[in-house]
Amino acid sequence: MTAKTAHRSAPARRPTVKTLAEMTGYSIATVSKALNDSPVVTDETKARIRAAAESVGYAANPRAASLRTGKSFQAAVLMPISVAEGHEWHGVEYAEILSGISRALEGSSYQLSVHLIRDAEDGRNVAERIVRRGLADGIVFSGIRRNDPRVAYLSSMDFPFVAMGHCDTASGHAYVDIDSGWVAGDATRRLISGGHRRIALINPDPDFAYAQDRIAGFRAAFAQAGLAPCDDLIAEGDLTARFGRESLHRLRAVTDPPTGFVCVNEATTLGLLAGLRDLGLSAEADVSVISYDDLNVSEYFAPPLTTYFQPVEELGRCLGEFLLRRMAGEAPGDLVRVFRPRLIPRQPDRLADAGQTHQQRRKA
Amino acid sequence: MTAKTAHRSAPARRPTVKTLAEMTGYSIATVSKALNDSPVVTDETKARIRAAAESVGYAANPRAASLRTGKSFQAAVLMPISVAEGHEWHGVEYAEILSGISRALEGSSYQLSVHLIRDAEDGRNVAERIVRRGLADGIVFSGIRRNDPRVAYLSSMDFPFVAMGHCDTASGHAYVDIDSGWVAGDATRRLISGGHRRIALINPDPDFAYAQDRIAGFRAAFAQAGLAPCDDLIAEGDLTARFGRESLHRLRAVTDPPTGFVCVNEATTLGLLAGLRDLGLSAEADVSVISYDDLNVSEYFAPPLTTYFQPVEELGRCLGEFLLRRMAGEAPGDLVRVFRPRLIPRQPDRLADAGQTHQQRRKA
DNA sequence: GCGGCTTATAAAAACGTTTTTATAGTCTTT
DNA sequence: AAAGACTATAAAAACGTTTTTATAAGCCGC
Repeated sequence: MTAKTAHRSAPARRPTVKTLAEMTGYSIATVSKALNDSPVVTDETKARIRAAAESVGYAANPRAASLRTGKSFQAAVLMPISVAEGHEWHGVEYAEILSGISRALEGSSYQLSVHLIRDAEDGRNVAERIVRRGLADGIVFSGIRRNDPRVAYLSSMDFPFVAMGHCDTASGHAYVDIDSGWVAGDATRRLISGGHRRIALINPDPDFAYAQDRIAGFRAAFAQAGLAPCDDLIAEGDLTARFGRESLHRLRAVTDPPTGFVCVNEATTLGLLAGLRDLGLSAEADVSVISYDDLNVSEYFAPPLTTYFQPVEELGRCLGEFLLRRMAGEAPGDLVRVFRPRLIPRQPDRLADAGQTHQQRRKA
Repeated sequence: MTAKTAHRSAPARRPTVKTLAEMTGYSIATVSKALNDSPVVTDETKARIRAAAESVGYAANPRAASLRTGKSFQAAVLMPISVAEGHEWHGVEYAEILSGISRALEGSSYQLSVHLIRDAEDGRNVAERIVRRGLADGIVFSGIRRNDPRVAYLSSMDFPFVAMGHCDTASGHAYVDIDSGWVAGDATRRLISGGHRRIALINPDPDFAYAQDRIAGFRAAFAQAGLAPCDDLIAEGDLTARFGRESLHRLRAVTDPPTGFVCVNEATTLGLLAGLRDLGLSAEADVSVISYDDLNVSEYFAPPLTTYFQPVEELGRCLGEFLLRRMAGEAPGDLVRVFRPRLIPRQPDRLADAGQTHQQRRKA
């Protein structure tokens, strides 16, 4: 007996259900049920077993549970690798999204794991692998395309997911979104009411679902004012500063160039401002720029710009919450939330006067 | 028999070693060994079993393997949650780091999982939980403190980890770093040789190990030029634009204010430029600013700034590679790499002339 | 031609859970 | 007072691997 037990300190192995069974005198079956709050075990027994678990710092081995139940206890996030290409700033703070999701998952038994994807199509393959191999119990992804293959696949498999952005081709999936149509529309309205008539929309790739929302909002603002929309002034590209600068150069070169600009994010805005400086133009005196901001950075631009601000970490948290609820079995149709960003008015702060000037200049 | 088998399509369960054993006629033990390239099994047998595995798209269940071996097949990244606080831009593109690590892990059997931490101390607790519960086989983290509790703990446990940044209190751990001392020193030298004598160092919290490196480089540049360092012009704080702006205001209010600035990252730089505009100063005519850049964004500042550029995704990839090698048993002392960022000269492009002006102004 | 050695594979145990099935004991019901 | 229902717990099986131990066959030396 004494020869069998180690004579030094024990290897301090992690406690298991067996440990708790021996401690309390119950069987491992009862221990497991008690810890999982099964109704078949007495409250008193539960209390005793839980006390033992507490005292010894027991934590269930998720992999063993996973093996038995088939659940993975992993929540997967598909992170676009494009964020890292060309080392060009894109102004998408993915870390904030991850942070938000992670916070929502805190306290649950789910671990956050990150899978890189190159684009939506690659994302579909990764999603398929996740589903096939049981790598996760639910998936979150962003950059929703108009006809998103990930949404289509996961919907068809009835696999829990939450998208950051709506996708109209699938019926009733869970998503969290920003009211991009309203943002673009409201910004355009502000510029129109400030006297601008030639307004450019700096937009993402038109294949993104929210790109269409922005165009719709942009057009609606003109229609509301009884004007024809400036469809020729819609620039489409990636979300980098380089694209913002190039767009400005191209747009200002057309006949009857725009005097107002509605930007899609702060990286493009920064590039656009640099482009204005290239041409010796000022975003105060010569043109008006309205941005969309999720990094709170437009305040530091020259000049500080009017922006629609949406802390993206809040979106992330909502994504995480929805994913938990979706994995718990809630219907996807109930898990929809659209955030409306907050307007932070800065430049153009005397938009009406500035607009007046533009209009007069155009007439002259 | 027919009554026993389902009459519709089978549930299409994932293939297991058992499936392969039945297919090939070997035992599951042999199958397992063949797949793991054990030397005890014939090459011919291996080939047969692998062909079967290939044909049926077999992929081992990592959780079952994990249960048996104790390995988790997870690589953990400790991501500072501070990136998301106050919604203030900090200019740390953590997604790029994650992307780099993830790329390095591609093809290995390791999954990337993300754990949020509040600070280094909290990181220690999370690391301890990871080690205790076997949540991962290796850990990557950044923001190394002078006396980092995570480094101390993991070193003492001999648990594989790679730090982004050196830590001198522990002996011989694996790390990837940026030569911050050289960056700060070289930037300071440039400003000194441009005629600047009062130079400010915009630095992170002094408790970060690299903050000390920067101060050392800063001082060395003065010593090298036979000058006394401007220790009174070292500003210390977080890496936000707000801190950059506030620092500028504070530093310009002292008697004999700085004419040169060495910034720690692009968020502080952006704030500093905003602060200069607040005071009606120009980073072209009145003062000189040199930045450190990992987002390639200084090009779009007003004016575009000279910067030391280091794509952080490369660091991430190196972190991932080192972690794999560390988990494979390599000695930590061999896994050290220090990147030296590339100088991108922009403003001040006629530094010598500008410096002259500053010096003359100071004399007058 | 047979004990011992090597070789190729098989059998079985183990990892830590959860879940199904079994087993006593107690309580109803008539 | 005995059959049946219910209750609380125990025993056992299962998840899919890996690893240890066992087994049978072939070969060697003499």
